[in-house]
Amino acid sequence: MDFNPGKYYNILESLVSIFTIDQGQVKVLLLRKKSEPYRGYWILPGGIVSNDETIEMNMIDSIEVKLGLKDVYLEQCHIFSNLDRDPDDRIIAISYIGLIDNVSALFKREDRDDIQTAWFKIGDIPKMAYDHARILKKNIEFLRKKIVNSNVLKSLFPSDFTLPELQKAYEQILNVTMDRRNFRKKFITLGLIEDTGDTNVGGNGRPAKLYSFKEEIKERNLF
Amino acid sequence: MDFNPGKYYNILESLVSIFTIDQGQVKVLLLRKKSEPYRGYWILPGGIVSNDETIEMNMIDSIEVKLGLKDVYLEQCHIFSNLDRDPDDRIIAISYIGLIDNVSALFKREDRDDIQTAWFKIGDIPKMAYDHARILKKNIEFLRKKIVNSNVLKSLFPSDFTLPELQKAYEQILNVTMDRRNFRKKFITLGLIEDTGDTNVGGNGRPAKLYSFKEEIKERNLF
DNA sequence: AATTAACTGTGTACATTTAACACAAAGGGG
DNA sequence: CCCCTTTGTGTTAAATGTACACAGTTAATT
Repeated sequence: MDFNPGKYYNILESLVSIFTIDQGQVKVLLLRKKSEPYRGYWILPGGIVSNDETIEMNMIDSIEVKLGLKDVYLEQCHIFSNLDRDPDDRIIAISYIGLIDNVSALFKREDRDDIQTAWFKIGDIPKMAYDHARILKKNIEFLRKKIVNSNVLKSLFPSDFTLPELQKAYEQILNVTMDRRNFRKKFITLGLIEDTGDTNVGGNGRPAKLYSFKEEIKERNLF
Repeated sequence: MDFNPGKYYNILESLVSIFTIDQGQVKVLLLRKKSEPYRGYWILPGGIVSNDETIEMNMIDSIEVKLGLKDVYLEQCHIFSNLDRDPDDRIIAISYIGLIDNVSALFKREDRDDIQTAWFKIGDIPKMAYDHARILKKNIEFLRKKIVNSNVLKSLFPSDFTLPELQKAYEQILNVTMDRRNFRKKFITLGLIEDTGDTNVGGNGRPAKLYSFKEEIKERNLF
Protein backbone atom coordinates (compact mmCIF):
# COMPACT_ATOMS: atom_id res chain seq x y z
CA MET A 1 0.00 0.00 0.00
CA ASP A 2 1.45 3.34 -1.02
CA PHE A 3 0.74 6.64 0.65
CA ASN A 4 -0.63 8.68 -2.19
CA PRO A 5 -2.53 11.00 0.09
CA GLY A 6 -6.23 10.55 0.05
CA LYS A 7 -6.39 7.71 -2.37
CA TYR A 8 -7.39 5.19 0.26
CA TYR A 9 -9.51 7.51 2.35
CA ASN A 10 -13.19 6.79 2.12
CA ILE A 11 -16.19 8.47 3.59
CA LEU A 12 -18.79 6.16 5.09
CA GLU A 13 -22.33 6.85 6.07
CA SER A 14 -24.63 4.63 8.03
CA LEU A 15 -28.27 4.56 6.96
CA VAL A 16 -31.07 2.85 8.79
CA SER A 17 -34.63 1.85 8.03
CA ILE A 18 -36.36 1.87 11.39
CA PHE A 19 -39.60 -0.07 11.43
CA THR A 20 -42.35 -0.05 13.98
CA ILE A 21 -46.02 -0.93 14.33
CA ASP A 22 -48.26 2.09 14.51
CA GLN A 23 -52.00 1.45 14.79
CA GLY A 24 -51.60 -1.97 13.29
CA GLN A 25 -49.60 -0.64 10.38
CA VAL A 26 -45.97 -1.41 9.70
CA LYS A 27 -44.21 1.90 9.25
CA VAL A 28 -40.73 3.18 8.56
CA LEU A 29 -39.19 6.37 9.92
CA LEU A 30 -37.97 8.90 7.37
CA LEU A 31 -36.37 12.30 7.56
CA ARG A 32 -37.24 15.27 5.39
CA LYS A 33 -34.42 17.05 3.66
CA LYS A 34 -34.37 20.77 4.46
CA SER A 35 -31.73 21.97 2.04
CA GLU A 36 -30.62 21.52 -1.53
CA PRO A 37 -30.03 19.24 -3.25
CA TYR A 38 -33.22 17.22 -3.01
CA ARG A 39 -34.86 19.77 -0.71
CA GLY A 40 -38.23 18.43 0.43
CA TYR A 41 -37.39 14.87 -0.50
CA TRP A 42 -37.15 12.22 2.19
CA ILE A 43 -34.06 10.35 3.33
CA LEU A 44 -33.14 7.51 5.62
CA PRO A 45 -31.68 8.63 8.94
CA GLY A 46 -27.99 7.99 9.54
CA GLY A 47 -24.66 9.61 10.09
CA ILE A 48 -21.12 9.93 8.84
CA VAL A 49 -18.85 7.35 10.43
CA SER A 50 -15.80 8.66 12.26
CA ASN A 51 -12.65 6.61 12.34
CA ASP A 52 -12.73 6.25 16.09
CA GLU A 53 -16.05 4.44 16.33
CA THR A 54 -17.59 1.27 14.98
CA ILE A 55 -20.37 1.53 12.45
CA GLU A 56 -22.73 0.13 14.99
CA MET A 57 -21.70 2.75 17.55
CA ASN A 58 -22.26 5.45 14.97
CA MET A 59 -25.65 4.03 14.12
CA ILE A 60 -26.75 3.90 17.75
CA ASP A 61 -25.49 7.45 18.37
CA SER A 62 -27.14 8.86 15.27
CA ILE A 63 -30.43 7.29 16.22
CA GLU A 64 -30.26 8.59 19.75
CA VAL A 65 -29.04 12.10 19.00
CA LYS A 66 -31.07 12.85 15.90
CA LEU A 67 -34.19 10.85 16.66
CA GLY A 68 -34.19 10.48 20.41
CA LEU A 69 -34.77 6.74 20.13
CA LYS A 70 -33.13 4.09 22.28
CA ASP A 71 -33.03 0.31 22.30
CA VAL A 72 -33.52 -0.09 18.60
CA TYR A 73 -32.82 -3.64 17.46
CA LEU A 74 -30.24 -3.33 14.66
CA GLU A 75 -29.02 -5.64 11.98
CA GLN A 76 -26.56 -4.98 9.18
CA CYS A 77 -28.04 -5.25 5.74
CA HIS A 78 -25.99 -4.15 2.74
CA ILE A 79 -23.22 -1.86 1.52
CA PHE A 80 -23.71 0.48 -1.41
CA SER A 81 -20.53 1.73 -2.98
CA ASN A 82 -21.47 2.75 -6.51
CA LEU A 83 -19.59 5.83 -7.56
CA ASP A 84 -22.69 7.75 -8.64
CA ARG A 85 -24.60 7.52 -5.37
CA ASP A 86 -24.09 11.18 -4.62
CA PRO A 87 -23.22 13.48 -7.52
CA ASP A 88 -20.98 15.63 -5.32
CA ASP A 89 -19.09 13.35 -2.97
CA ARG A 90 -18.00 9.77 -2.98
CA ILE A 91 -19.72 8.28 0.02
CA ILE A 92 -20.14 4.61 0.78
CA ALA A 93 -23.39 3.72 2.49
CA ILE A 94 -23.83 0.94 5.00
CA SER A 95 -27.45 0.13 5.54
CA TYR A 96 -29.11 -1.34 8.59
CA ILE A 97 -32.59 -2.33 9.49
CA GLY A 98 -33.85 -1.22 12.87
CA LEU A 99 -36.86 -2.49 14.79
CA ILE A 100 -38.50 -0.66 17.63
CA ASP A 101 -41.68 -1.39 19.53
CA ASN A 102 -44.54 1.06 19.46
CA VAL A 103 -44.07 2.11 23.09
CA SER A 104 -40.39 2.98 22.75
CA ALA A 105 -41.20 4.69 19.47
CA LEU A 106 -43.32 7.22 21.36
CA PHE A 107 -40.14 8.75 22.75
CA LYS A 108 -39.15 10.00 19.34
CA ARG A 109 -37.93 13.57 19.62
CA GLU A 110 -40.18 16.40 18.55
CA ASP A 111 -39.40 17.89 15.17
CA ARG A 112 -37.11 20.91 15.22
CA ASP A 113 -36.28 23.48 12.62
CA ASP A 114 -33.54 21.35 11.17
CA ILE A 115 -35.07 17.92 11.60
CA GLN A 116 -38.48 16.84 10.45
CA THR A 117 -39.44 13.19 10.68
CA ALA A 118 -42.45 11.07 9.86
CA TRP A 119 -43.57 7.46 9.88
CA PHE A 120 -44.65 6.07 6.52
CA LYS A 121 -46.52 2.91 5.73
CA ILE A 122 -44.10 0.58 3.98
CA GLY A 123 -46.44 0.31 1.04
CA ASP A 124 -46.71 4.07 0.72
CA ILE A 125 -43.26 5.62 0.55
CA PRO A 126 -42.81 9.27 -0.49
CA LYS A 127 -40.27 10.55 -3.00
CA MET A 128 -36.79 9.97 -1.67
CA ALA A 129 -33.46 11.68 -2.24
CA TYR A 130 -30.32 10.10 -3.76
CA ASP A 131 -30.55 6.34 -3.97
CA HIS A 132 -32.41 6.04 -0.70
CA ALA A 133 -35.49 4.55 -2.31
CA ARG A 134 -33.38 1.72 -3.62
CA ILE A 135 -31.71 1.24 -0.26
CA LEU A 136 -35.00 1.21 1.58
CA LYS A 137 -36.33 -1.32 -0.90
CA LYS A 138 -33.35 -3.57 -0.28
CA ASN A 139 -33.83 -3.16 3.45
CA ILE A 140 -37.48 -4.13 3.27
CA GLU A 141 -36.48 -7.14 1.19
CA PHE A 142 -33.97 -8.01 3.89
CA LEU A 143 -36.59 -7.67 6.62
CA ARG A 144 -38.88 -9.92 4.61
CA LYS A 145 -36.31 -12.72 4.56
CA LYS A 146 -35.51 -12.12 8.19
CA ILE A 147 -39.03 -12.57 9.52
CA VAL A 148 -39.45 -15.94 7.85
CA ASN A 149 -36.12 -17.14 9.20
CA SER A 150 -36.22 -15.85 12.74
CA ASN A 151 -38.41 -14.55 15.50
CA VAL A 152 -36.97 -11.09 14.96
CA LEU A 153 -40.42 -9.49 15.08
CA LYS A 154 -40.18 -9.98 18.82
CA SER A 155 -38.57 -6.52 18.75
CA LEU A 156 -41.78 -5.00 17.42
CA PHE A 157 -43.91 -6.91 19.93
CA PRO A 158 -41.98 -6.93 23.18
CA SER A 159 -44.83 -8.34 25.26
CA ASP A 160 -48.55 -8.72 25.46
CA PHE A 161 -49.46 -8.73 21.82
CA THR A 162 -52.38 -10.49 20.21
CA LEU A 163 -52.03 -13.07 17.49
CA PRO A 164 -54.11 -11.07 15.00
CA GLU A 165 -51.75 -8.14 15.53
CA LEU A 166 -48.72 -10.29 14.88
CA GLN A 167 -50.34 -11.82 11.85
CA LYS A 168 -51.15 -8.43 10.37
CA ALA A 169 -47.51 -7.44 10.68
CA TYR A 170 -46.44 -10.56 8.84
CA GLU A 171 -49.05 -10.00 6.16
CA GLN A 172 -47.98 -6.44 5.53
CA ILE A 173 -44.29 -7.18 5.36
CA LEU A 174 -44.66 -10.31 3.25
CA ASN A 175 -47.48 -8.78 1.26
CA VAL A 176 -49.65 -11.88 1.52
CA THR A 177 -52.75 -12.99 3.41
CA MET A 178 -52.66 -15.92 5.78
CA ASP A 179 -55.16 -18.21 7.39
CA ARG A 180 -55.85 -17.18 10.97
CA ARG A 181 -56.06 -20.72 12.32
CA ASN A 182 -52.93 -21.98 10.62
CA PHE A 183 -50.99 -18.91 11.64
CA ARG A 184 -51.92 -19.49 15.25
CA LYS A 185 -51.15 -23.19 15.05
CA LYS A 186 -47.72 -22.44 13.62
CA PHE A 187 -46.60 -20.11 16.36
CA ILE A 188 -47.98 -22.24 19.14
CA THR A 189 -46.69 -25.60 17.92
CA LEU A 190 -43.28 -24.09 17.25
CA GLY A 191 -43.26 -23.07 20.90
CA LEU A 192 -42.37 -19.51 20.03
CA ILE A 193 -44.97 -17.75 22.11
CA GLU A 194 -46.81 -18.26 25.33
CA ASP A 195 -50.20 -17.28 26.61
CA THR A 196 -49.94 -14.59 29.26
CA GLY A 197 -53.37 -15.43 30.64
CA ASP A 198 -54.64 -11.94 29.95
CA THR A 199 -56.83 -10.62 27.19
CA ASN A 200 -56.80 -7.26 25.54
CA VAL A 201 -59.54 -4.67 25.97
CA GLY A 202 -61.38 -2.17 23.86
CA GLY A 203 -61.55 -4.20 20.69
CA ASN A 204 -64.57 -4.50 18.50
CA GLY A 205 -65.38 -8.18 18.91
CA ARG A 206 -64.32 -10.97 21.19
CA PRO A 207 -61.27 -9.92 23.22
CA ALA A 208 -58.05 -11.48 21.95
CA LYS A 209 -55.68 -13.41 24.17
CA LEU A 210 -52.39 -11.75 24.92
CA TYR A 211 -49.18 -13.58 24.16
CA SER A 212 -45.50 -12.95 24.59
CA PHE A 213 -42.47 -14.37 22.82
CA LYS A 214 -40.78 -17.08 24.85
CA GLU A 215 -37.28 -17.10 23.40
CA GLU A 216 -34.67 -14.52 22.63
CA ILE A 217 -34.19 -13.53 19.02
CA LYS A 218 -32.49 -16.24 17.04
CA GLU A 219 -32.52 -17.76 13.60
CA ARG A 220 -35.10 -20.42 12.94
CA ASN A 221 -37.23 -21.26 9.96
CA LEU A 222 -40.83 -20.25 10.53
CA PHE A 223 -42.40 -20.36 7.09
CA MET B 1 -20.48 17.56 8.97
CA ASP B 2 -17.43 19.51 9.97
CA PHE B 3 -14.08 19.31 8.26
CA ASN B 4 -11.83 18.28 11.10
CA PRO B 5 -9.29 16.76 8.81
CA GLY B 6 -9.10 13.03 8.93
CA LYS B 7 -11.91 12.48 11.35
CA TYR B 8 -14.26 11.08 8.75
CA TYR B 9 -11.64 9.35 6.64
CA ASN B 10 -11.76 5.60 6.89
CA ILE B 11 -9.63 2.88 5.40
CA LEU B 12 -11.52 -0.05 3.94
CA GLU B 13 -10.26 -3.42 2.96
CA SER B 14 -12.11 -6.06 1.00
CA LEU B 15 -11.61 -9.65 2.11
CA VAL B 16 -12.87 -12.69 0.30
CA SER B 17 -13.30 -16.37 1.07
CA ILE B 18 -13.01 -18.10 -2.28
CA PHE B 19 -14.43 -21.60 -2.29
CA THR B 20 -14.00 -24.34 -4.82
CA ILE B 21 -14.30 -28.11 -5.12
CA ASP B 22 -10.96 -29.86 -5.29
CA GLN B 23 -11.00 -33.65 -5.53
CA GLY B 24 -14.44 -33.78 -4.04
CA GLN B 25 -13.44 -31.56 -1.15
CA VAL B 26 -14.78 -28.08 -0.49
CA LYS B 27 -11.77 -25.83 -0.07
CA VAL B 28 -11.04 -22.19 0.59
CA LEU B 29 -8.13 -20.18 -0.81
CA LEU B 30 -5.83 -18.57 1.73
CA LEU B 31 -2.72 -16.46 1.52
CA ARG B 32 0.35 -16.84 3.69
CA LYS B 33 1.67 -13.77 5.41
CA LYS B 34 5.34 -13.17 4.60
CA SER B 35 6.13 -10.35 7.00
CA GLU B 36 5.49 -9.29 10.56
CA PRO B 37 3.16 -9.04 12.28
CA TYR B 38 1.66 -12.52 12.09
CA ARG B 39 4.43 -13.76 9.77
CA GLY B 40 3.63 -17.29 8.63
CA TYR B 41 -0.01 -17.03 9.58
CA TRP B 42 -2.68 -17.20 6.90
CA ILE B 43 -5.01 -14.46 5.75
CA LEU B 44 -7.96 -13.99 3.46
CA PRO B 45 -7.06 -12.39 0.12
CA GLY B 46 -8.28 -8.87 -0.49
CA GLY B 47 -7.20 -5.32 -1.08
CA ILE B 48 -7.45 -1.76 0.17
CA VAL B 49 -10.36 0.07 -1.42
CA SER B 50 -9.54 3.28 -3.27
CA ASN B 51 -12.07 6.07 -3.35
CA ASP B 52 -12.44 5.90 -7.12
CA GLU B 53 -13.68 2.34 -7.32
CA THR B 54 -16.56 0.32 -5.95
CA ILE B 55 -15.86 -2.36 -3.42
CA GLU B 56 -16.89 -4.95 -5.94
CA MET B 57 -14.47 -3.53 -8.51
CA ASN B 58 -11.70 -3.63 -5.95
CA MET B 59 -12.59 -7.19 -5.07
CA ILE B 60 -12.53 -8.32 -8.70
CA ASP B 61 -9.24 -6.52 -9.33
CA SER B 62 -7.57 -7.90 -6.24
CA ILE B 63 -8.60 -11.40 -7.16
CA GLU B 64 -7.36 -11.07 -10.70
CA VAL B 65 -4.08 -9.30 -9.97
CA LYS B 66 -3.02 -11.17 -6.86
CA LEU B 67 -4.51 -14.58 -7.59
CA GLY B 68 -4.89 -14.67 -11.35
CA LEU B 69 -8.50 -15.82 -11.04
CA LYS B 70 -11.38 -14.63 -13.22
CA ASP B 71 -15.12 -15.14 -13.21
CA VAL B 72 -15.43 -15.64 -9.50
CA TYR B 73 -19.03 -15.51 -8.35
CA LEU B 74 -19.12 -12.90 -5.58
CA GLU B 75 -21.57 -12.03 -2.90
CA GLN B 76 -21.33 -9.48 -0.11
CA CYS B 77 -21.34 -10.95 3.34
CA HIS B 78 -20.58 -8.75 6.32
CA ILE B 79 -18.72 -5.66 7.54
CA PHE B 80 -16.34 -5.76 10.46
CA SER B 81 -15.59 -2.43 12.01
CA ASN B 82 -14.42 -3.18 15.54
CA LEU B 83 -11.68 -0.83 16.58
CA ASP B 84 -9.30 -3.57 17.64
CA ARG B 85 -9.25 -5.54 14.39
CA ASP B 86 -5.70 -4.46 13.63
CA PRO B 87 -3.54 -3.25 16.52
CA ASP B 88 -1.78 -0.70 14.31
CA ASP B 89 -4.33 0.81 11.97
CA ARG B 90 -8.04 1.34 11.99
CA ILE B 91 -9.25 -0.61 8.99
CA ILE B 92 -12.82 -1.61 8.25
CA ALA B 93 -13.19 -4.97 6.54
CA ILE B 94 -15.88 -5.83 4.04
CA SER B 95 -16.11 -9.54 3.52
CA TYR B 96 -17.31 -11.42 0.48
CA ILE B 97 -17.76 -15.02 -0.39
CA GLY B 98 -16.47 -16.12 -3.77
CA LEU B 99 -17.27 -19.30 -5.66
CA ILE B 100 -15.19 -20.66 -8.50
CA ASP B 101 -15.44 -23.94 -10.37
CA ASN B 102 -12.56 -26.39 -10.28
CA VAL B 103 -11.60 -25.78 -13.93
CA SER B 104 -11.33 -22.00 -13.62
CA ALA B 105 -9.50 -22.51 -10.34
CA LEU B 106 -6.67 -24.20 -12.23
CA PHE B 107 -5.65 -20.84 -13.65
CA LYS B 108 -4.59 -19.63 -10.24
CA ARG B 109 -1.25 -17.86 -10.56
CA GLU B 110 1.88 -19.64 -9.46
CA ASP B 111 3.25 -18.62 -6.10
CA ARG B 112 5.88 -15.90 -6.17
CA ASP B 113 8.31 -14.68 -3.57
CA ASP B 114 5.80 -12.30 -2.12
CA ILE B 115 2.62 -14.32 -2.54
CA GLN B 116 2.08 -17.85 -1.36
CA THR B 117 -1.37 -19.37 -1.56
CA ALA B 118 -2.99 -22.67 -0.72
CA TRP B 119 -6.38 -24.33 -0.72
CA PHE B 120 -7.59 -25.59 2.64
CA LYS B 121 -10.42 -27.93 3.46
CA ILE B 122 -13.09 -25.89 5.19
CA GLY B 123 -12.99 -28.23 8.16
CA ASP B 124 -9.22 -27.92 8.48
CA ILE B 125 -8.24 -24.26 8.60
CA PRO B 126 -4.69 -23.24 9.62
CA LYS B 127 -3.81 -20.52 12.10
CA MET B 128 -4.94 -17.18 10.76
CA ALA B 129 -3.78 -13.61 11.31
CA TYR B 130 -5.79 -10.76 12.83
CA ASP B 131 -9.50 -11.56 13.04
CA HIS B 132 -9.52 -13.46 9.78
CA ALA B 133 -10.48 -16.74 11.41
CA ARG B 134 -13.61 -15.08 12.72
CA ILE B 135 -14.35 -13.52 9.35
CA LEU B 136 -13.87 -16.80 7.53
CA LYS B 137 -16.16 -18.49 10.02
CA LYS B 138 -18.85 -15.90 9.38
CA ASN B 139 -18.38 -16.33 5.64
CA ILE B 140 -18.77 -20.09 5.86
CA GLU B 141 -21.89 -19.54 7.94
CA PHE B 142 -23.15 -17.23 5.23
CA LEU B 143 -22.41 -19.77 2.52
CA ARG B 144 -24.27 -22.37 4.55
CA LYS B 145 -27.43 -20.27 4.58
CA LYS B 146 -26.97 -19.42 0.95
CA ILE B 147 -26.89 -22.97 -0.35
CA VAL B 148 -30.13 -23.89 1.34
CA ASN B 149 -31.84 -20.80 -0.04
CA SER B 150 -30.57 -20.71 -3.61
CA ASN B 151 -28.94 -22.73 -6.36
CA VAL B 152 -25.74 -20.76 -5.82
CA LEU B 153 -23.62 -23.92 -5.91
CA LYS B 154 -24.13 -23.81 -9.64
CA SER B 155 -20.97 -21.67 -9.63
CA LEU B 156 -18.99 -24.57 -8.25
CA PHE B 157 -20.53 -27.01 -10.73
CA PRO B 158 -20.85 -25.18 -14.03
CA SER B 159 -21.78 -28.25 -16.05
CA ASP B 160 -21.58 -32.00 -16.19
CA PHE B 161 -21.45 -32.83 -12.54
CA THR B 162 -22.74 -35.96 -10.89
CA LEU B 163 -25.34 -35.96 -8.17
CA PRO B 164 -23.05 -37.68 -5.66
CA GLU B 165 -20.51 -34.91 -6.24
CA LEU B 166 -23.11 -32.24 -5.62
CA GLN B 167 -24.37 -34.04 -2.57
CA LYS B 168 -20.88 -34.31 -1.10
CA ALA B 169 -20.47 -30.56 -1.46
CA TYR B 170 -23.72 -29.97 0.41
CA GLU B 171 -22.77 -32.42 3.10
CA GLN B 172 -19.40 -30.81 3.71
CA ILE B 173 -20.72 -27.28 3.83
CA LEU B 174 -23.75 -28.10 5.97
CA ASN B 175 -21.78 -30.64 7.99
CA VAL B 176 -24.51 -33.25 7.77
CA THR B 177 -25.12 -36.49 5.93
CA MET B 178 -28.04 -36.88 3.59
CA ASP B 179 -29.95 -39.71 2.03
CA ARG B 180 -28.83 -40.28 -1.57
CA ARG B 181 -32.30 -41.03 -2.91
CA ASN B 182 -34.02 -38.13 -1.23
CA PHE B 183 -31.28 -35.75 -2.30
CA ARG B 184 -31.71 -36.81 -5.91
CA LYS B 185 -35.47 -36.60 -5.72
CA LYS B 186 -35.29 -33.09 -4.31
CA PHE B 187 -33.16 -31.66 -7.09
CA ILE B 188 -35.06 -33.40 -9.83
CA THR B 189 -38.58 -32.62 -8.64
CA LEU B 190 -37.60 -29.00 -8.01
CA GLY B 191 -36.60 -28.89 -11.66
CA LEU B 192 -33.21 -27.44 -10.81
CA ILE B 193 -31.06 -29.78 -12.86
CA GLU B 194 -31.29 -31.73 -16.06
CA ASP B 195 -29.80 -34.96 -17.30
CA THR B 196 -27.18 -34.30 -19.95
CA GLY B 197 -27.47 -37.84 -21.31
CA ASP B 198 -23.84 -38.59 -20.59
CA THR B 199 -22.20 -40.50 -17.79
CA ASN B 200 -18.87 -39.97 -16.16
CA VAL B 201 -15.96 -42.33 -16.52
CA GLY B 202 -13.19 -43.75 -14.39
CA GLY B 203 -15.15 -44.15 -11.20
CA ASN B 204 -15.05 -47.12 -8.96
CA GLY B 205 -18.57 -48.48 -9.32
CA ARG B 206 -21.46 -47.87 -11.63
CA PRO B 207 -20.89 -44.76 -13.77
CA ALA B 208 -22.87 -41.77 -12.56
CA LYS B 209 -25.13 -39.73 -14.80
CA LEU B 210 -23.98 -36.24 -15.60
CA TYR B 211 -26.29 -33.33 -14.87
CA SER B 212 -26.24 -29.58 -15.37
CA PHE B 213 -28.10 -26.80 -13.62
CA LYS B 214 -31.05 -25.56 -15.66
CA GLU B 215 -31.61 -22.09 -14.25
CA GLU B 216 -29.48 -19.09 -13.50
CA ILE B 217 -28.58 -18.43 -9.91
CA LYS B 218 -31.52 -17.16 -7.94
CA GLU B 219 -33.02 -17.39 -4.50
CA ARG B 220 -35.24 -20.33 -3.80
CA ASN B 221 -35.73 -22.55 -0.81
CA LEU B 222 -34.17 -25.94 -1.33
CA PHE B 223 -34.04 -27.51 2.10
C1' DA C 1 -83.64 -8.65 26.85
C1' DA C 2 -82.92 -10.13 22.39
C1' DT C 3 -80.61 -9.52 18.07
C1' DT C 4 -76.97 -8.30 15.19
C1' DA C 5 -72.32 -7.18 13.81
C1' DA C 6 -67.50 -7.77 14.43
C1' DC C 7 -63.95 -10.16 15.73
C1' DT C 8 -61.42 -14.09 18.10
C1' DG C 9 -60.61 -19.07 19.36
C1' DT C 10 -60.70 -24.12 18.24
C1' DG C 11 -60.91 -28.88 15.64
C1' DT C 12 -60.86 -31.84 11.65
C1' DA C 13 -60.10 -33.84 7.05
C1' DC C 14 -57.31 -33.78 3.02
C1' DA C 15 -53.16 -32.91 0.31
C1' DT C 16 -48.43 -32.34 0.11
C1' DT C 17 -43.84 -32.90 1.69
C1' DT C 18 -40.32 -35.07 4.21
C1' DA C 19 -37.96 -39.23 6.00
C1' DA C 20 -36.77 -43.84 6.16
C1' DC C 21 -35.68 -47.76 3.84
C1' DA C 22 -34.26 -52.24 0.18
C1' DC C 23 -33.01 -53.76 -3.98
C1' DA C 24 -31.51 -53.70 -8.86
C1' DA C 25 -28.02 -51.95 -12.31
C1' DA C 26 -23.42 -51.00 -14.14
C1' DG C 27 -18.68 -51.08 -14.18
C1' DG C 28 -13.72 -52.85 -12.52
C1' DG C 29 -10.70 -56.43 -10.75
C1' DG C 30 -9.51 -60.89 -9.51
C1' DC D 1 -17.78 -65.70 -13.50
C1' DC D 2 -18.01 -63.92 -8.97
C1' DC D 3 -17.08 -60.17 -5.83
C1' DC D 4 -16.69 -55.45 -4.63
C1' DT D 5 -17.94 -50.77 -5.09
C1' DT D 6 -20.80 -47.17 -6.29
C1' DT D 7 -24.94 -45.38 -8.60
C1' DG D 8 -29.98 -45.35 -9.91
C1' DT D 9 -34.96 -46.17 -8.67
C1' DG D 10 -39.63 -46.99 -6.05
C1' DT D 11 -42.49 -47.54 -2.00
C1' DT D 12 -44.31 -46.65 2.55
C1' DA D 13 -45.09 -44.24 6.92
C1' DA D 14 -44.80 -39.99 9.39
C1' DA D 15 -44.92 -35.16 9.67
C1' DT D 16 -46.22 -30.99 8.00
C1' DG D 17 -48.99 -27.71 5.47
C1' DT D 18 -53.62 -26.30 3.64
C1' DA D 19 -58.33 -25.65 3.47
C1' DC D 20 -62.33 -25.07 5.75
C1' DA D 21 -66.87 -24.44 9.47
C1' DC D 22 -68.52 -23.38 13.63
C1' DA D 23 -68.65 -21.69 18.41
C1' DG D 24 -67.33 -17.95 21.98
C1' DT D 25 -67.16 -13.12 23.55
C1' DT D 26 -67.98 -8.36 23.44
C1' DA D 27 -70.26 -3.88 21.99
C1' DA D 28 -73.83 -1.71 19.55
C1' DT D 29 -78.62 -1.77 18.09
C1' DT D 30 -83.49 -2.66 18.44
